[in-house]
Amino acid sequence: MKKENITLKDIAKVAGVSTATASLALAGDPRVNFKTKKLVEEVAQRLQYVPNEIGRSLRAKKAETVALIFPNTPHNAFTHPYFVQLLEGISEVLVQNSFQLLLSTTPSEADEAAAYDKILRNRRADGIILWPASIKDSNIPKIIESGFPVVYLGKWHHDDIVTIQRDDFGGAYEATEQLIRNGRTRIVHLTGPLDYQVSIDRVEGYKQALQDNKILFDPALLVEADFSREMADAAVQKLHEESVRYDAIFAANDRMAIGAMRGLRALGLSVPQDVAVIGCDNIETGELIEPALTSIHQPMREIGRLAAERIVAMLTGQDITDKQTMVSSSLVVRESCGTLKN
Amino acid sequence: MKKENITLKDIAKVAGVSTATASLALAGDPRVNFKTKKLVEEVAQRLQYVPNEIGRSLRAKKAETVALIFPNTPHNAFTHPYFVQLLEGISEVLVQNSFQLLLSTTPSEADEAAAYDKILRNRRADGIILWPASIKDSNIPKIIESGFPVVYLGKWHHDDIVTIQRDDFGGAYEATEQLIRNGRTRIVHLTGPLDYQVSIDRVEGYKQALQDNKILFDPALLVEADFSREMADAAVQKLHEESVRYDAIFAANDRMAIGAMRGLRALGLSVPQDVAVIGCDNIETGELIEPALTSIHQPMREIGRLAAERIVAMLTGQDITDKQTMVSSSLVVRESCGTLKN
DNA sequence: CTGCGTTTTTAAATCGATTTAATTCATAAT
DNA sequence: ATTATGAATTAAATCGATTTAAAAACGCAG
Repeated sequence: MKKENITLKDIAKVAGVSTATASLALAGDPRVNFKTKKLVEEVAQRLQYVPNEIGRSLRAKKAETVALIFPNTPHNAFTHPYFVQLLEGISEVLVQNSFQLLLSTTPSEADEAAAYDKILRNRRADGIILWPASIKDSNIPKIIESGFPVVYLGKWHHDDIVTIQRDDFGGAYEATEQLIRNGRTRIVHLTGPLDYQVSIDRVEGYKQALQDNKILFDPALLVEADFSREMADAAVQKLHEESVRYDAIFAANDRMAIGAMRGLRALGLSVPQDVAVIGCDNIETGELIEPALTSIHQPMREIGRLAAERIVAMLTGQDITDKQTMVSSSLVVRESCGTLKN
Repeated sequence: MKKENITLKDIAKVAGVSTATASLALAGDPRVNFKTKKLVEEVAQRLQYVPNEIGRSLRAKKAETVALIFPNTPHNAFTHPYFVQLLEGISEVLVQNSFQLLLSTTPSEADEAAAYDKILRNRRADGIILWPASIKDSNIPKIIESGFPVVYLGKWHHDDIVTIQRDDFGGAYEATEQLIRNGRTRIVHLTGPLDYQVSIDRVEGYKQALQDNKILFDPALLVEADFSREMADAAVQKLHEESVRYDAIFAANDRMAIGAMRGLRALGLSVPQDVAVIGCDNIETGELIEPALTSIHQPMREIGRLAAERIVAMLTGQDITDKQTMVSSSLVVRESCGTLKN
């Protein structure tokens, strides 16, 4: 039932020319006679010829494919609320440029290194879009510094690496300041794991905002969690048991913000009256819960688009003038942060 | 900076054998002498040889790759809440079996046909996992009946096609019956676009449940929407303007259920007292809103896993005994449907 | 030392396209 | 009629691996 595929050879034979001519004709090379070109095109059309990309790739030494590497760690899964948006942005641009998208994860942390190495060398992809993992993960620097075309979606310490970064520092600063502006002074920062750059940057932004507003940083208010709702809930419980006093929470993602809000409710505290809350990511759920969650919006789709544009540019030999791109986030103010409506 | 890749030729030269021997040695062919084998392996190890998959694919006529085709229609985007879970299930199994995952979307509806055709013929993927689109979409039957290895994630009318299906009929039946059991008799079914099989099946399930409970089907209670929150909200508004009386809503997805709940609230109606609501998909948000949403849980991760297992089996020449697989959904009862706590 | 059967090794073909360098062909100039 | 010139075509190499069929090397008996 499965019909054999039509190859260039078939086209050449039917058109009565050599494969060389057929190839050149289809490529629109000016050397081939107009009539011959038309003939070959007609035959190709009629036989529904589709070039075998594998053959083409082998010869051209490129696969017209970009791999999205998303390190598979407990904190970094596809379930990340905005992973899908990133994917959409990337996909959109790649499709426009006739690149394919290979999705790469690793079976387990153990063979992570080998798996990445393979991607880099087996030539299935010409370039890589790389999502950050823990700063302790030694595979990340290995990939970035391999010389393979990479767009890194985070901060990197060499400015010859092409990166797309969010302004995590600025976002955290803005969120913290918003809480301060609303009269809060004892602001808990519920951070993600501190071996993630994003967490570190947000802590910095938080601290800077405190300092600029002459509020002393209290280490008791810096609580490390794991991005999960459950742990945020538990953290609020723990703060209560330790009788820590606070009037606001800035959580490093919306899941934790939501978890914290549930914890607060369980303690009989109301949001935003007793405790104001701000999250990060601006996931859809935040808009639908009560009170609606104030959050830092991350333009993930835009980041995906930019990353794809950059890698395509690199692979098509264009010059990248500004290798580092910073996209700014914005605060979406809703009820949970206690801002008065004007 | 970018070092040239090590090829089999390099290994052969360093080991002082022919490429044939090198290849055979690495493949563990018993014809090659044990000492030679060890030598070649040592050299490959030392030079960090990784076979070029493109070359291998060309010769083997297979790419060790599966494409996930997700038709890009307004109702069918990556943003589909459980797309990510599907992806996780697929990815997990493919990685285990050393298959790569190619993500395919189409630039626009216009060149959809050409794009699919290309995937089928350019040999970048050996098999396809296909997500349903509108029943009017002529590309779907084209792909399914091409003879190319396909696992279709829906119902198909020939039983020689490998499918993984959800029990949409059963799910709708169960949801409707739950509402009836809770004393509701005028149940609105907020359906998705009726050119989708899933919508048709759910309408059937809904009708059957009504009939089995001796409730007459009222066409005025069947409202077609587009899966969006906004349109569900508007639909509730419209029902009100038309003075349609009802005491329950069964929505074809959670987004619409949530939109409907917002619409009801705007009209001053309370859920579940005035109107009981059940959705489909069991998205995370449903658990977090108030009242918490009763919903039909879809085991998307499981579906992804099964689909990947099937396609891998097909591509590795295994026999598929049961070509059609039905996974059952389950009702997750929360507050919105008005079930009394026991 | 020859001949025969085994083990090992390797030359060469293959997969499907692209591209270079060489060749053929037609036309115009001498 | 011959040659130079340019246009059009094609043979052959190439990309990197696998695999078949043939050759080489080896061991051992006669």
